[in-house]
Amino acid sequence: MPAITLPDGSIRQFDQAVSIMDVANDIGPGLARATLAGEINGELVDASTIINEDAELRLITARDPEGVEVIRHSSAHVLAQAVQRLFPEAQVTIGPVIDNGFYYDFSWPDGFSNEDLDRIASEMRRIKKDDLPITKQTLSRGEAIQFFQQKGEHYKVELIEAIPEGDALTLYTQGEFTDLCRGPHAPSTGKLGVFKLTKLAGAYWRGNSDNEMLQRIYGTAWSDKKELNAYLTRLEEAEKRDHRKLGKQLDLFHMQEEAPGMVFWHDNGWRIYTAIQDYLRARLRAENYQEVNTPELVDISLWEKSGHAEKFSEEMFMTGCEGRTYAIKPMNCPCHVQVYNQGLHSYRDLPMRMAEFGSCHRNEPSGSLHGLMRVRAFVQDDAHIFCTAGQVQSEADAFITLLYSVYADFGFTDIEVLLSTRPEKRVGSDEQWTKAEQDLAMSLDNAGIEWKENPGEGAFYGPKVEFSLRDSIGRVWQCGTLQLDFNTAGRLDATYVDEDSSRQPPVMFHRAILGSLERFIGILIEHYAGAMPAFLAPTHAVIMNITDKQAEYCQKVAEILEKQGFRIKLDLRNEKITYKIREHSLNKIPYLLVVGDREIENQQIAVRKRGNEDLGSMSVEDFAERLAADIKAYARVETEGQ
RNA sequence: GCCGGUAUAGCUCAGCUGGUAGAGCAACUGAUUUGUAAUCAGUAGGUCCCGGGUUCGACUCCUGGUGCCGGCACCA
Repeated sequence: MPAITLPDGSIRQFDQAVSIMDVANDIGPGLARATLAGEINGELVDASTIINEDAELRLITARDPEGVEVIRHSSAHVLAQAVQRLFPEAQVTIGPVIDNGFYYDFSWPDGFSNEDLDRIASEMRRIKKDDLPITKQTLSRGEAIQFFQQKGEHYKVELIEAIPEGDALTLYTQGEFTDLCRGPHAPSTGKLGVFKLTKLAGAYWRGNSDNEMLQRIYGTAWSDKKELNAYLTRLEEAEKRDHRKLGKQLDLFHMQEEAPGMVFWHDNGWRIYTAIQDYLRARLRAENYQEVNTPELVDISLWEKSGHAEKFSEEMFMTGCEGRTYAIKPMNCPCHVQVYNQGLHSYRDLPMRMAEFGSCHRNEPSGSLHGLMRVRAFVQDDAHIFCTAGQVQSEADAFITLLYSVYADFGFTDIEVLLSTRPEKRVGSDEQWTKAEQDLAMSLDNAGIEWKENPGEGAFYGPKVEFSLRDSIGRVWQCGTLQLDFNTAGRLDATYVDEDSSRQPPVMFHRAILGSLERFIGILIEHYAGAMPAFLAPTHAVIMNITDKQAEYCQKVAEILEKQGFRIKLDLRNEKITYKIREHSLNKIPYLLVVGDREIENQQIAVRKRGNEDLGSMSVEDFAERLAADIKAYARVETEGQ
């Protein structure tokens, strides 16, 4: 006699056990048709689930986010079914839901072509049209292994064998196709919503590059066509913000075949680059960092001593001269320790914060290169903090505060934070690790940051916090980092004299706010779609005349503004003002200054702000004041105002 | 590095089944002196990514590279 409470508070009484679908039918056939799954007492389950005691029930339709997930999950199964109809030899592996869609990995040595993709999509539509019921059955582990063995699905067998003994497993069947799956799924293949197969890719079995490469098919799925189209439009819009595209359009930088993964910065891009450095220098000085600069080529022996040669020799660029082997510096820490090691340090000198815009080269795998986001030559806004164990907490606190303040100035508030903890292979005692992990966690909590643990992914020398930002299409890139290291200092003979005059190795923080300038600028470009805030804009304003008559006055205005340090360009071409406005608007210049006879008469300039905003005419002094305020406001004003 | 795709003028792209390339924008020249998102006309511009092969003939087909793009793996 279950009494079922619905989200609106109403209660439905039944005199016998009922399925979720029965309840939906009881409310109305329209709702029953729309029902994809249900949530009983907070747990997402199939619509066929039987309720035999009092429960809270929420019916899930395509309007609910969970419903869309169910659609995506079932779409993955239909994809697998279609593939096996067309390629009976192909073996299924896994097919999870991801952001905006799903994928399925197949073992199919011949690989799929784009034409195959079209055929598969047609077959999927046929399966959807046939509206095959999706049914669930529960098997023991042994039965499930036997089942898939008979079908010759070796990957499924391997998956099940990895599941602990004794667990019951659920299988979902639609027509001739059965897949191992936790569910829930839609009641039938007709309730799939709309999908589109988007791309083909390779993916290693179980994510391990020693294993076979499988064929992955990606798809996107939505409740209806409108949602799908909206998604595709969003994607198109996002792709317009691609920093590689904008880098070319705005003449910021280029790359070429002779230097893969390395950037040729053009004047415009380098202005952004140096503006960031200027800004960051000021912030670091205020935080009592010293700035150093260290050699790009360092004898291999130092890297052997630090342990990097052993772990990363493949990724280090090497060169030699007069019989000696040098590594092109892949990182700055050993060099900073060399600076630290000059002279003797007292505990009174600590913490010592040593920063460098450190130029690094790493021979990253060719397939990992990606515009500015993953390069082989880059500059880290690196710093190492040498401190005592007692200073760890306060240094971590201070860094996190600084990082968030800097990110806010650049307009970033959506930051993903991971705390990577002790890996299997590590140095240092467990007590040290526990303390270090707790200190970092506490600093994150102190700052009120939402973070997730990333177990086992810390560096071998200590735990680390990773601060990541997203690019325009949602890919996550690590930028900032805070790493605790109780190994390297000792390994490279760094010490300080403690209160009791004993020599102690300092604790070392490795930390970067932006990560690499290159990557950070890539993210910035995409974040602003190239319309950089005034403090970063390569050009603050373009002054343009309407006819030749105003050329001289324009030059005078430019001179006045440039003397105040503003980045000004002149456009005195014999072109219509509309032509010039269009061109400089497309170049995303923050301010366009127009001078005609009227302005000369009043000794003013006509000011047009980026985004088609007419600020009217004003004196050059008033404009300079306004621009200066805009630059000082960093990004905060622009982002908060949006 | 692995799987798949791709490379044509400065840029964005077209070029069917093999017959040595075309548009728009940009550039240059001339006309136009113009009031807030494209003035008109003309001119010039190509190692069709690189190497090898098939063919009477290759941008096109085959093959070996390289870069780039999408994933995967990697990321001190």
